[in-house]
Amino acid sequence: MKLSTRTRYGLRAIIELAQHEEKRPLQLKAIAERQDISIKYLEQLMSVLRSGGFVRSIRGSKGGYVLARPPEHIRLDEVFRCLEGPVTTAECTEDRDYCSRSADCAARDVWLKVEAAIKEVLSSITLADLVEQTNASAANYQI
Amino acid sequence: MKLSTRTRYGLRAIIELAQHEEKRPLQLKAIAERQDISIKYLEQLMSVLRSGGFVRSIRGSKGGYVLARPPEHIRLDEVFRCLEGPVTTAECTEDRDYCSRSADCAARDVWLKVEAAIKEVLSSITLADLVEQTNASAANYQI
DNA sequence: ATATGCCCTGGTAAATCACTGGGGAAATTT
DNA sequence: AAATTTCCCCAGTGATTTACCAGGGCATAT
Repeated sequence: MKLSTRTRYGLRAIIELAQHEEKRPLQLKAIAERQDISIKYLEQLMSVLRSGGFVRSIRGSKGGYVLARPPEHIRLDEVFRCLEGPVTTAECTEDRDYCSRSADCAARDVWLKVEAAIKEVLSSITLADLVEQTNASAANYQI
Repeated sequence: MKLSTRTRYGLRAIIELAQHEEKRPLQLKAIAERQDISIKYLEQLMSVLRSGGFVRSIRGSKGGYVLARPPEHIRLDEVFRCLEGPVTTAECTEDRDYCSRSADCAARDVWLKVEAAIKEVLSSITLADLVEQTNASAANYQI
């Protein structure tokens, strides 16, 4: 049940952007190098994040990407949905009419609980939380 | 991020078996009909569950399948692992050395939390719970 | 004007998925 | 003992998805 690289790389890329506090745009090349992702592939992922309204792109020389919103206002469930699609484990959980047994299907109840748990985790975390967390652990190493 | 039909059908099949209280074995054909799964495909899934030690098969006329253990002792995380494999969202969560950045990767922390949440849900449910639950909701309809 | 860096479309090899088919072996029934 | 039932095992396959790569276009800074 692995997630797609699209989601995994995409999250790493947007985190990288969030960690890059300065106002200067961060370029594909820089993200690609730091995260070991091919520029060409990363280009696609950033395009998805841009359509999703999470990042803004600046073209031309000295261009690059910046977050479209402050990191405190970007929740991971939104980013996840943008990259991977809705949190769904089975067809029937979103579409009740997909299966005639859905009304009293014990399996469906299980999947609904699993999905709720995933959403709970993702919606409780913002990009700002992640930045803070890495700063904190970096500070620990200083001691 | 949908689960495989293998997991979804497999869970439905073993639940069907758990609900079939009587000691008589339940046949592939019966499960397939009730759950709308092709016999041939279901055969494979049951074979997986058998290797996993969750069900026992009885060959020959009047044969079929029965749970190998009492339903109270079959937790869903075990069944899930048997059908879908370990709860893993990324390579790096299980294998710390998969990526050199894993030590301070914020994304990895996120995936670890997601996995923990999924495991939490699945390990807290047994087949007996699901049977009890369906019986309870069936009883409600009687009122 | 030129270099830089994002934008967009399209293609593709490999892997995975969700089955289907065929023949065999063990029980049971007759 | 023969026939029937039901599970067992192996092999193949069409469709879909994934994870990219290539190439040319467009906007911006200098």
